[in-house]
Amino acid sequence: MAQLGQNKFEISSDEVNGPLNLAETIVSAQTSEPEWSRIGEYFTDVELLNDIPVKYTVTQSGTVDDFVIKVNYVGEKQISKPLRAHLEKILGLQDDLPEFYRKFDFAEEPLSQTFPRLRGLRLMRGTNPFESLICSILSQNNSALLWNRTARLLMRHYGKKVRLLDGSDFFLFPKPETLARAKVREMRAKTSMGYRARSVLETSRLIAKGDLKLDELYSYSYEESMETLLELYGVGPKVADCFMLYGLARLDAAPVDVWIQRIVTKLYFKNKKVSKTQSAKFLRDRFGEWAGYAQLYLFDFARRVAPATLRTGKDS
DNA sequence: TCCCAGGGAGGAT
DNA sequence: ATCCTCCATGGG
Repeated sequence: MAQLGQNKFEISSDEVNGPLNLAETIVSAQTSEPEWSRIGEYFTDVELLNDIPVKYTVTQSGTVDDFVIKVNYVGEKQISKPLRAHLEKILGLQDDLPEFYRKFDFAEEPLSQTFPRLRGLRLMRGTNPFESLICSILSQNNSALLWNRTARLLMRHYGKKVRLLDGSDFFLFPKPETLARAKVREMRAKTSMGYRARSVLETSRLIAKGDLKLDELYSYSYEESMETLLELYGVGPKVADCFMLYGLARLDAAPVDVWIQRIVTKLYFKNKKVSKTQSAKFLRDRFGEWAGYAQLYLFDFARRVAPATLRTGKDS
């Protein structure tokens, strides 16, 4: 079923810094932006490249160590270069995973037990800081299923509708200025985001007014960035760390949610009670520039591999 | 029905 | 500083 403007290219394992598990990377429900749509082993998303909305589908064949990423996209041929660069960036294909494994793959390091099952899992980055921040806010006290749905509804009701080259429509994530004009009651009704509407609106208004420039946070230290983000209504330590990690690609940020709290308590503190603040500091101190990756592996392991032994009340 | 979801604000200890 | 309660909404 050849379509107008359908093109393709490949990324092979010798262009990637170490192993890749594409499906695990995309499906791991990382907070940042709505999850890509999935059909079998094919993952689809839309991204603005050179101001043109491009719909692309990626799939991995081969093994986690010897593979080819096949990329199909609907767009002009010349877009393949920026699209390749885009994928390389958001999938973290140049992150030095072999170095990560070398540093922490020894018996006394509990993190190492996550490596066999999660080998090739990479840390996805967001593409739009504002979108990442809003999605991080939506994720608070919420399930991945629900905040993803809410984000999609935000796009549908407040985002600009664009026509893709294959004739289908897509709604971009709304701009701060658009959300800044919305009303709490109306936004709640349309998106089911509940009490988080106030946080979304206040943050959007601050950014729309120019009182908060997300791009400037790139040049801040971790502490400065954290301090600035905590001033936002609805943004606490976990949301701030999520945004810094996924939205700003600060790999030294390690958000501590209930799952990280459970598994860190179990693996590193012999189930002794520690606060989330202590856990966050522990992860940053122990893993340094790899704290974000350590968090990712612990989270995915806790939630997807061994959830039953970590649920509240269970002890093993 | 109740409990939980990648928490945080506001208030009381 | 740490602990408590409440906060909308929908899934299991």
